[in-house]
Amino acid sequence: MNLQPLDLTKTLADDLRLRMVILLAKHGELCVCDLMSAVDADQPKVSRHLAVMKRVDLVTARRDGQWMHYRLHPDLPQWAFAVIRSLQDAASNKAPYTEDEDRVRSVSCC
Amino acid sequence: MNLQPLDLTKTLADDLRLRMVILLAKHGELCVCDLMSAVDADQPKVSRHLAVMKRVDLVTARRDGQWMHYRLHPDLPQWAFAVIRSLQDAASNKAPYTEDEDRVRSVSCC
DNA sequence: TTTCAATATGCGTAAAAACGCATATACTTT
DNA sequence: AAAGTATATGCGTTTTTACGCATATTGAAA
Repeated sequence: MNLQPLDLTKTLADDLRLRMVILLAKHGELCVCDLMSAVDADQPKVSRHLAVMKRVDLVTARRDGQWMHYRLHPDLPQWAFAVIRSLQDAASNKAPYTEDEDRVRSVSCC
Repeated sequence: MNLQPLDLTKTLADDLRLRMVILLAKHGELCVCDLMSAVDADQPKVSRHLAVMKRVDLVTARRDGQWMHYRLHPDLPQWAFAVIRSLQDAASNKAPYTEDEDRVRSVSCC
């Protein structure tokens, strides 16, 4: 785990990735299909962005049969969690984050 | 002031801008020449990046004769300050941020 | 008003990042 | 083993962003 400040800001500097991180921060663990529904994006796109986040150890993946479950990396440094928590605060009453939240709640794919 | 979460992450997703924001967070107000020395970059580059930050209201500028003094926008939402503070924490013992700090302390251009 | 110093910006180029689409991989079920 | 489902990735293209350099602007001083 050697996440640098710039790694985090660059990784969060994309609409889909930021939205997915905020979802993961709230829900702990989500599978790819949940995330697809929540952010309303196609599968390759979601996988691609998850791979970007995994490469810098922002998230970890757990296989469960044919499904992959992603969550924030549990060993993230405190400051990284703090950054994410603040962004989550900001998102709590704004589009498109509230819509993502609505959608993720209305689906359970696996 | 209508800074969105994604505006902040995108603006901080650049090496020079992140370093300058961290300097501004610590020192309150710095002129362009101070920033040039601190981050060891040429003038157009620093001005360009400051313009990017100003466009999203991350910073404000104050003219003082021929010098421009920049600081974090005082009306930033709490969550934005919180994000910056956490990044500042992360930077406090890491390169290149400590070097920037050393350099900014050893100069007073205006 | 000419000159100088500090800062900003126009513009073409280069580099980086995201996209779209097809296809590969991994696992499950039959 | 074959077919189906979920996920990942190779690859060429487009979009975005940063860069470099020259030049414009603004204020100070001579």
